Amino acid sequence: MTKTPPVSRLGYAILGLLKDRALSGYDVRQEFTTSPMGHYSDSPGAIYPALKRLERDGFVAGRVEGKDTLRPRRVYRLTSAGRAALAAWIGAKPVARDIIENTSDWFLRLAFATDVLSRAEVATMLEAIGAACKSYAEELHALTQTMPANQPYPRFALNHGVASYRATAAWAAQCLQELKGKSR
Amino acid sequence: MTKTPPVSRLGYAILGLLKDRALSGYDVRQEFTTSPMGHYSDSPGAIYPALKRLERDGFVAGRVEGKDTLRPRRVYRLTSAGRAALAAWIGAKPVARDIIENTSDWFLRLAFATDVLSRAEVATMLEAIGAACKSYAEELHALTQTMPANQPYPRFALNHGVASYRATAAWAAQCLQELKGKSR
DNA sequence: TGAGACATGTAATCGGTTACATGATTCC
DNA sequence: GGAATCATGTAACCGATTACATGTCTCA
Repeated sequence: MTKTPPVSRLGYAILGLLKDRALSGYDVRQEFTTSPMGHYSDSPGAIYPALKRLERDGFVAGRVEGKDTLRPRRVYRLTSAGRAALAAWIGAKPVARDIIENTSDWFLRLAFATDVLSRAEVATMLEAIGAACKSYAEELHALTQTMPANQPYPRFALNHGVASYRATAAWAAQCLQELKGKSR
Repeated sequence: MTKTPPVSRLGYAILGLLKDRALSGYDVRQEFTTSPMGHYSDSPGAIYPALKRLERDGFVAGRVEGKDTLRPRRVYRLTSAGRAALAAWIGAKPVARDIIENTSDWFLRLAFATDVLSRAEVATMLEAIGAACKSYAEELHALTQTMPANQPYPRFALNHGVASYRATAAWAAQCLQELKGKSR
């Protein structure tokens, strides 16, 4: 099997946006500036090169729309290879370590999971995220206990980690509940 | 006034570690790999060049300890310029936009605030973080209401943002309370 | 007619990742 | 003697930031 070229985080975000509609570089840029989904670069210096790389590697295909008009747009759509790469990324096995280290990636995966993952697979992902965050939160919490009481600020900072991971665990549980409520 | 050379996020993290002790590149690396404070690069390829830049720009000074021994260590300490740059960064005005876009920077600032910011300044920072996160959480929450009910996953992802910012706001409030409890 | 949105790019630079490279010390 | 840890770096690559550059269309 030929190894597929690497795709950056921004690359996957773009592939995800292209999942169910064709977009120009400008559109992608708009999407990133206006939508709250993980603030990615809103600069053309990041997006246009990223699209070029994706095209070079065969994940997207660009086509000029309105060649005859004075304002042509280069519109990109996913190729089958792109769709496969995106699906493989979205469906990656949720490993605790990776969830903690690249948390935001997993929300991006979830956001793009529609029509890519089965409900059961999404549930598995949510369970893994919840478990990883819960256990890591307790790990951090244990650390706070060993910190000197006379210097509260570092402990505050660490406490934020605890609160944050706990909140994510609670969120995952709530999503799971909603998911199960719909299953019927 | 001469403009000070720019310092990267990793640069500030290193300056913060050097705030009250001298460390070698190896020590810094250890600190990043073992401590949970914002997982920075654990690779020598990031840390040694970063230290070199900081030294080149006059923020830290390296001195070889144990020149005579077979295992000398290059130990770095803050210069006064480095201390000033760190203090300026830690004491930056908390602007809502920046808090939302670079949230983790503010926890790093807080972690290093001991002996740099007054209690009042820390309180101001915490209040700003709380307010920014609370208002942004509600902004995101409003967006979730406009999302199609038949595609829950993107909404789940957005909901995580809501939960996360709310948790941070609650954390800030709790820190403030603890801070005030101590003030007497 | 001027502002602002539409639309696409390039160039310089910088910093982080990955992998490579070296050698001493300590402990089993 | 070998593995793990101590300790310091370099080189190639890649991708993001910043700033620059260009021109059109629309609407007030």
